[in-house]
Amino acid sequence: MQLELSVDRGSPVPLYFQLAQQLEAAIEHGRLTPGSLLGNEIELAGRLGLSRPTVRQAIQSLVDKGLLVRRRGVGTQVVHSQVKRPLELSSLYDDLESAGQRPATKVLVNTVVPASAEIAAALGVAEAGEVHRIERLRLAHGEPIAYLCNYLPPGLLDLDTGQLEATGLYRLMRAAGITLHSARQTIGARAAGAVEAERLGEETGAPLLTMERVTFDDTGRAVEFGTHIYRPGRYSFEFQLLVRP
Amino acid sequence: MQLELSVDRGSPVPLYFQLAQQLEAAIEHGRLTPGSLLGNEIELAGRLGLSRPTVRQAIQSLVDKGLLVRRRGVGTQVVHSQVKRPLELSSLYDDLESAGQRPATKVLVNTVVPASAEIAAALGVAEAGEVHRIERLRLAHGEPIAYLCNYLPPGLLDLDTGQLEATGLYRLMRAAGITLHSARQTIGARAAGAVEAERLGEETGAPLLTMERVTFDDTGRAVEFGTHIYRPGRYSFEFQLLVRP
DNA sequence: GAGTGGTCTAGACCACTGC
DNA sequence: CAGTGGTCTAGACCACTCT
Repeated sequence: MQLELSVDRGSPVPLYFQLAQQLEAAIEHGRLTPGSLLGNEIELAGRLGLSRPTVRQAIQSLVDKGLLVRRRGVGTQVVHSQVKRPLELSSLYDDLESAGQRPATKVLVNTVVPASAEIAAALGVAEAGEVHRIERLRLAHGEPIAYLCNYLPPGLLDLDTGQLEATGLYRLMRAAGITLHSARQTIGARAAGAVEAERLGEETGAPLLTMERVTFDDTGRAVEFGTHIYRPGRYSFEFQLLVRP
Repeated sequence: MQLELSVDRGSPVPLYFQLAQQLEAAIEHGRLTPGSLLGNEIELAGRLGLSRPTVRQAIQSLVDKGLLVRRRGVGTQVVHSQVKRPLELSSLYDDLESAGQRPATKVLVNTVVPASAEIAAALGVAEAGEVHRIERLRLAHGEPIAYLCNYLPPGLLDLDTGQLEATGLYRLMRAAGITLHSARQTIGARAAGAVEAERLGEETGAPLLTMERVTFDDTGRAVEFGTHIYRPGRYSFEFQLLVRP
């Protein structure tokens, strides 16, 4: 296991993070093969001129990502399985883009409406208070993929139709300084009604994949409530889960 | 913020874990209210007779769970939102049971078959090599909920039909000493074929929710490949996601 | 028994936030 | 400016695994 590792103490990047990046890259590029032992922490610390807690912090971050497994009395091993990307709070737009699908968005509605009881409860605003409502058709290669209906609390974000057509909602939120923290999602299926079928280019009664989501920022505010429907032949939810240790 | 905290140095439970448990319980029971500041780490360490790194480890574990948020220069706050259970590698059986749904299982098939190309690839075994195949109908309150088809590599587990009818597959695996590590899942939808429709008590062409999954243990072995179909009126996937920091 | 990770200490300096 | 979390050190002892 002759792995070249080094840290730059002049860098503003934390030492443990530099080490974690190098180890991750080594795993990614096959220089650290699955099942191989990483070598003990003390020796690694000595070789790099770091303290053991710092090395441990680097290793722990990769254990949390599911790339390494520690066994007391044995050592730290590279996981065999093909962990690619653990589940993230994903943006459909980004998913499509990174899959090379050339996403496009058609904004159908961008307005302010009074909140229904359900929406008020989800967003934690007063019933009949104003909320933003946006409806979008998401396309890939010109074909409709999904119909997205979202509600946002007032005053959170400037919802410019041009921006909504150029990128995803989550990216706009992050750009506005909102720190996304968690989301509650429900994924189901149902038959298409006549209107949705027509919008998505499906037959009435065709199966649709549905997703309902409330997203919270790091202060606990609900920042978005959405009900989305997807054409199941064109999209499915795919993700990697890690067992919480 | 007069919170009673104490640690037992005689206990085999790690100190950071004791502290984390007490803080979590305090949040759970409302003694630490959402948005309240936790008090700085140095003071907390002094009050408990612990070192700061130990206190930080406790706090960090709750940050990882999504219960706390740290802000540099500000402090550590209890998150407002209703984080209940973050996404786990869930067992349908356990989900139904904890929802009070009285799950039952009817084992339809429990046999050994040669692996098809797809199954061999998913499980990492030789094509046409032997694999276990089990087909189960999962019921709640006597109503069919899902049809589960699973493949397991040979020699991993004794698949006793009686046990399969009494509990879930994951629970049997854990009981056999298998440490589940990660899973790759795909959730989609499609129309019911005639056979599946009849098994689940739906009409042909009715929408079905589908899930395909490969589960890995901590050595990286694939331990299970499954294709499941669910009645969308009776079941949906619901989970809380945390944004990876 | 030798070697591993798991836990813990008592300090230190820095970067960021808010007043 | 004071106060916070973020990072880092150089040790220590313990629990577990393997031979």
